[in-house]
Amino acid sequence: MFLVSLIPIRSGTPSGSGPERSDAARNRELLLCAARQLIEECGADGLTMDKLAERAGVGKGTVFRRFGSRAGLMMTLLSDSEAEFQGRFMFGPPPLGPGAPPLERLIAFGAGRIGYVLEYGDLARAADHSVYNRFEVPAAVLWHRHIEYLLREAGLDADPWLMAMSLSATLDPERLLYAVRVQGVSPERLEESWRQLVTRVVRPAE
Amino acid sequence: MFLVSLIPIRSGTPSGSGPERSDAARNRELLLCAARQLIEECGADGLTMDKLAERAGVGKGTVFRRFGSRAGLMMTLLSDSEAEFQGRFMFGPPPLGPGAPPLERLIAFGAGRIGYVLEYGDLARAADHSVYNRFEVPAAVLWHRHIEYLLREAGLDADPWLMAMSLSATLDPERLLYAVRVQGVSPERLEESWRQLVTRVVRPAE
DNA sequence: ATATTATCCGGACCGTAGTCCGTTTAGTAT
DNA sequence: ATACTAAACGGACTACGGTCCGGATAATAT
Repeated sequence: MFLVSLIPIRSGTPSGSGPERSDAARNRELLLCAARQLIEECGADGLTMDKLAERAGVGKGTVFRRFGSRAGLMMTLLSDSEAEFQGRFMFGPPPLGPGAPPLERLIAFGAGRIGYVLEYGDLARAADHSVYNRFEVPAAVLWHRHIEYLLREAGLDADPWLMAMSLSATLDPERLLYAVRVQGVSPERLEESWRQLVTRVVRPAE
Repeated sequence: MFLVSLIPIRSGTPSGSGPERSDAARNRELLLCAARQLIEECGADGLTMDKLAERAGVGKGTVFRRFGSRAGLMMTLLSDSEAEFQGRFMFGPPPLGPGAPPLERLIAFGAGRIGYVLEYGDLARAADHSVYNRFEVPAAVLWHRHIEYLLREAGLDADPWLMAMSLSATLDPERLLYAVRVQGVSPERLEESWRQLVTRVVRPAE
């Protein structure tokens, strides 16, 4: 029904008109490899498009033709783990996947997302940053729809779209990383607060 | 108790060591005036620091000495309306100000903030953007503390700091503007969803 | 008035994301 | 093998935020 696509993230491969040329494919691999190297050395924030082009031994134009933008590159780097997470919450075992009651799935979704952000946080933040509309990135749309769907299943008697927006906001990488890294909040405390939040949200008003 | 400062926003005036020099004061006025002009003409996003310096007839260095950064300039431009809003929710008449029950104050706070963001949204977004930590801006800290305080007053039996973070997230300018401008959500619908959210949050778990 | 000094000024300079376009090359048809 | 073409390449270029430092200037002391 709302199953859009499991891997909605541009992988750097142009979608239209046949397979890509061999030099293009080779350069894409070179770039992804160089990007992972640089991130290991300098962190995601320290990766610049110039350094990446130089390290990969290609021109700067090639980098942008492959990935469109810095955010596009970051999303490509995240696509594997993102697809894996999407697979787990859509088709995997309960309580994250189908089979468990909606509230439990919501709680598990938050916990899963918190874990994901804490693992790939810098990358996720770099991907969000400076993309014109972070909320229309396919992956973000999918999470939103998933939360909205679970809210409806749980019988929410309020505005599901906006309530899903509020819940998504809570799981924003930038905010979660601030809480953990700057404020020293533990992941367990985050998960518990998320549990409290969604439990209250789905309970009917009076 | 948690009353930090009513006007915690850098006004472009250096805080330390006596009054500013007359040429500095004159240039600050020139710059603020030019900034408002440019925003009227090009919108907040269209304002660049180079154009601003040229329009005001000063060097670029002067712009950055006054305001520190683009975000600092935007905050300075917002400081009057921000101080006015702070005054209303801290000392003004109920239900926004003290005197009303905490839940009603929370509801009014959200409505007030939604109105504020819809009025000064682009400016607020530009101020948030590219400041290293948006969450440590004095105004943001004050809102957070206010929400946290009201949650405690309302007898919240969950993590007040994190719950205040979740509620703040819902009121993020970027998200609210996306909902209204791109998704066509009405301000009334936003307010109603906020009301539903905070009402559920403050109600005790079982 | 003159000298002194702390502050401020200006604009050249840097790093970065993203664009543009003349040149090269991989695939294909003959 | 050769010619052709669409795609890809590369790196100079632009726009922007932000820094730096030698020179100018406002306030103050004498």
